[in-house]
Amino acid sequence: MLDERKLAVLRAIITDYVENSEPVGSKALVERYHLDVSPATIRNDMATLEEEGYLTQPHTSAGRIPTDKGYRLFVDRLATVKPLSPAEKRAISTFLGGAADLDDVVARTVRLLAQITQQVAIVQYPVVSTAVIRHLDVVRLHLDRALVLLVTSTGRITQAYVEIPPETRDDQVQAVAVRVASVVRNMTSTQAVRALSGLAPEPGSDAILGIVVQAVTALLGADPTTRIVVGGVQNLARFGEDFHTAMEPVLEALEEQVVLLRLLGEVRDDVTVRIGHENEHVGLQSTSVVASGYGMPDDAWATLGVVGPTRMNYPSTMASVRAVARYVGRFLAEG
Amino acid sequence: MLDERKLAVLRAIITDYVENSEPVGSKALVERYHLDVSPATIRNDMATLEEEGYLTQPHTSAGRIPTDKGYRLFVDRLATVKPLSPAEKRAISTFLGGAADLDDVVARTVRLLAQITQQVAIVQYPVVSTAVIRHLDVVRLHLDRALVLLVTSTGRITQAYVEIPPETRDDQVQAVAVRVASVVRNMTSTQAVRALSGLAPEPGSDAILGIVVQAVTALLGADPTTRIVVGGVQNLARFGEDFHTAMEPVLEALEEQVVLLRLLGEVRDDVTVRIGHENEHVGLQSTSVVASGYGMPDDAWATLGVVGPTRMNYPSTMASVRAVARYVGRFLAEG
DNA sequence: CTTGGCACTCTCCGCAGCAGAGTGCCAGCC
DNA sequence: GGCTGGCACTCTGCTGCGGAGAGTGCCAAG
Repeated sequence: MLDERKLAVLRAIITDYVENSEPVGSKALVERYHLDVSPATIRNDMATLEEEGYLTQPHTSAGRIPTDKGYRLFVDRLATVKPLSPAEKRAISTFLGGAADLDDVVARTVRLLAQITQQVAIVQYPVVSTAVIRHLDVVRLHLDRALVLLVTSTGRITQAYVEIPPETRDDQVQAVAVRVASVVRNMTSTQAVRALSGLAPEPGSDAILGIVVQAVTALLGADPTTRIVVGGVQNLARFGEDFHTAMEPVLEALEEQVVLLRLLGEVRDDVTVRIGHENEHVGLQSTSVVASGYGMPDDAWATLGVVGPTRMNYPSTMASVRAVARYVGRFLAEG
Repeated sequence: MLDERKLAVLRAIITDYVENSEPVGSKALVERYHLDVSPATIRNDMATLEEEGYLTQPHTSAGRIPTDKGYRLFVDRLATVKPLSPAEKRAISTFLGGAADLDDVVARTVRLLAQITQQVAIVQYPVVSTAVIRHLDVVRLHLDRALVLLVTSTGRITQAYVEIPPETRDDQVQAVAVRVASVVRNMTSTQAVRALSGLAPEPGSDAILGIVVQAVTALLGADPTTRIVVGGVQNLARFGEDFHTAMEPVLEALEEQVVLLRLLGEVRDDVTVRIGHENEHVGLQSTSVVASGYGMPDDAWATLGVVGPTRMNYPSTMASVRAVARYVGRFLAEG
């Protein structure tokens, strides 16, 4: 069905359409991409490609534009990876170079990704499954209110506020903190949850112990992947007139952490592309998502990516996303 | 110059324009706002108002639209405050009701504000100047890396990562933590900074003590107002066709914390309105900002507000911003 | 299977004409 | 002096039209 030339035609059409955002016709195609056949031949090929669902026409006797299916084929089989220029590589290193802590790394990564892809960047905080608990403390804020603090070996801090009986003495609170801390120290979260479940309540500090244990368990169990940072939203405004109508649902989707989480959820380690209607969320069905895992599996692991129009430069976007993912991963491994 | 009727005309024009986003002419005006004079009279008034700079015409022989100066006069002298409906008040209470901690309060406030004003909401984290330090800890993460943790009585956590000499013993780290903690506990940040400056380095733990003191001082000195949360960006897409062109710079401005900080910086306790070109930032000169302080002066204090088109419903927006500011303030005072 | 030719279709653009909305101005009126 | 009705004028927006241009589909021939 699809011989070499037809694929070449599809590739050329996509390349051209991405560049000029205009339907592309047979004549322009042979001129610009020295295909050594006549426009008529190309027309036949285009007709076939349209029959198969890879192309479509905005109206009769206009040029063709790719469908989501067309982009899919392009990404799967036709795209040649465009390596990053040395300048881009340098930019990435420089950008990440001075990062101070995890927050800073993530913040810089978002900016970087948005800037080099000129699209909307989303970066998930790394989940560190092998991280161990380094510190646990209970800070009394008021008579009846305390803060439970948990610090992992990666420097990630989680906290929970708990209510305590006002009559509790400070040293009781302290004792419980020390007790629980000694149990969970240097454990991974799974180990810690198990250890805590076996912690027998002591007479005297019953209530607080229970409260703290419960809070810590909740903290450990809470999905630590809930934080996702978005950046470069202004790039949405550049996506061309036609895109403006589809803009509101996209902005809406980008504000919903839940949507973003699901979006990044199924991404494996390599670069994943989801094109138009392949996205579950209806608001994002006029966009494509290019994402990649980063970090080290079973260690600091998370996902990052960009959201852009389906008419995007896939090779270059994919290259950028992959590169950033790798650099950030390496950076995390070192720090 | 501007007698009663002229002001009434201005008010009517603004009301109408806000509602219909179309230039409004003399005839429509007398019909819709039972002004008991003829269109010709209104025309004369409009001419005067235009001369004075309160109105302008998109082109000859179209209706008039208000200028920034017109809106300014409207806001200062003509707007009657629209009280919130009971339903809205209920919505506010309910929305804030279940908030767990400070992060949650801020997150909910942003959503709430964006939803009831249908505009872009920005909320600054409250600065608690009378908060005292409840807890300080140094957690060793790796051989050469530690985390300095600071918790205030409001439950706010700040942290800094520091490098420490690898040969440092754990008990040295601990000793320094205890030492510094005992110095700063229950002090406000200003007091603490002063106390720390007088802390004499001890032989033996010299290096770490210095490092920790420096980190803590930096934490205390760091402007804690640097966090601003933005929400409801999708509402930008609803602002009408004409706004689309001005959208990119607005989105850009909204991502710059620095810009937002400056924007909210000069806001006092009451509702402040900045219209169009009154905004310093060029990207925001096609928008108006309605902001208000919230919380209690000299206690938990910050600013919140919304960004929308200059053609916005000022009375209702101002009422909403004021109401949300008050409710959140009250909520913070209780919790 | 490819190609040149040809008829056909559809969009886009400029133009003209017309209706409608709105204005500015003027002369008259209270 | 301020208000009003009347009137001429201007500008936009819509509609219809015709032509140019781009592009297609199909067909018959190589």
